[in-house]
Amino acid sequence: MTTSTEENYLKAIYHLSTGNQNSVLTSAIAGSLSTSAASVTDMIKKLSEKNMVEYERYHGVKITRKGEKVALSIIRRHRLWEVFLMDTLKFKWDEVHDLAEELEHVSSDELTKRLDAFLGFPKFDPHGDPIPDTNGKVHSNGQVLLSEITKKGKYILSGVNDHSPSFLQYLEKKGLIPGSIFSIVEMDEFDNSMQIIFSNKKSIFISKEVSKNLLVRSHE
Amino acid sequence: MTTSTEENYLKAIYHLSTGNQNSVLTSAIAGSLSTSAASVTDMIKKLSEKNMVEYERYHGVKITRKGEKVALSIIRRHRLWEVFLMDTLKFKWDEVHDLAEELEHVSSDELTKRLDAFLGFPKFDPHGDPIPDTNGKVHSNGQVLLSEITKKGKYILSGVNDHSPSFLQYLEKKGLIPGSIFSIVEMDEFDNSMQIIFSNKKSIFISKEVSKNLLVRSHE
DNA sequence: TAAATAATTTAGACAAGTCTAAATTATTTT
DNA sequence: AAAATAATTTAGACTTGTCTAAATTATTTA
Repeated sequence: MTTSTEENYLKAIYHLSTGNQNSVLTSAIAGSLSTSAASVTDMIKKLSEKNMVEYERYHGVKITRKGEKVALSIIRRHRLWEVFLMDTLKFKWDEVHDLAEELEHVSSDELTKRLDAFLGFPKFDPHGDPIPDTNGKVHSNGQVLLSEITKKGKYILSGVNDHSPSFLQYLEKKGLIPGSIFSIVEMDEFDNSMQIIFSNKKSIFISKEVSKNLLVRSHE
Repeated sequence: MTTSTEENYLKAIYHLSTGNQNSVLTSAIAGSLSTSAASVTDMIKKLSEKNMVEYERYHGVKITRKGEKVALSIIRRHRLWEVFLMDTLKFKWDEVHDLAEELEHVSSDELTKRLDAFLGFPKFDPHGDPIPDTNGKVHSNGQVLLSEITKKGKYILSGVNDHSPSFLQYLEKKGLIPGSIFSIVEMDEFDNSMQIIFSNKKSIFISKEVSKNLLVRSHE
């Protein structure tokens, strides 16, 4: 059906698609997958043959509904495995991403279904990201990138966009984990950094680098 | 380190090695993996380069201690996943083999270790086959092929060598599951079939085809 | 033990996925 | 709007694992 490699390309394209309506550029995919632009062009042609993406030479790709369904089913598996690894096998939140990256390609819908039931039909993974349902619906529940926020106020950390161990360890050190509640104290126009304060009065600075990888919801 | 394909070859060679001291022939590996003899020759050369097998042209291979360790670690993972799929996710015993065949190649010793702990350090998989320990030791506990038995008496079914759904479904229909206790009533020299009887007086015939895939231990 | 048969290996090719270097097309700058 | 720069694609090659057909080596049979 689809190979692991194709699945990884579709996941990358899907992730690069969310948020902006534009086509996803070859170079963006290459960057995201740490591969060469030439390889991306080759794979894009293949995915286009299979109607997983719409490809216009020199102008990148748009994912089709068919491709999106595949991507979402892989993301669903990925996030369910992450819950399993943390809740059941007691891994730490910065250890689960790479393992889930392998487990997600085990190709059995029945396995996914039973895993989901065993875990009690979780709606979010350990990083706060929503788990797409069987039909490929994502309940994003008003998540926004912290970097896009213009209004001071109270927010809850609901997810992250960078799952690398180093980023997650950095967040944990700063006291930022999914569910953390904080208020924005100040936003600096110059470098887009911001200062936030937790309910325990502890206050920290957050750079644009960091805030563009944090998903938040308004709180109260 | 080792690719999935290499791992599958090593597993096959290991399984074909147990029981007989001889070299494993190219054609036997090809048969076991449903591939061509030419492909086997190619892979054998590669495994020989890596000191996983000792290869003598035209005379098959012997697995080395190094190759055996890899095979046993894969078999360990395979059987632990089978326990997980049956005990935790409630799959039936004829459904777990193919899934475990995929899961076994997820390459993390830490994952295997935690899965083992979560399952309560099981010593046997759902088919009755022993789970090799971390050091690659197998506690075979006196298992013998039913087809090799020459003495009438009472036996307990402790494992199977064929994990195909069709074979397992056949066994279940006949009342043969791991732990089943039976006595050999008669052994026919002509076609190597045998008649066995369960404690509930039910009696069945077993052909050589079947008995050579059943592992038993003497009971009392 | 020589001929026939069976098993194994070699040769050459193919598919998937990758790469670098060169050619082509887009975009930006002046 | 032409020149310079940046992005993308093409061309050609490499790796892993596979195949078929032909050549070679072992084994069996007469």
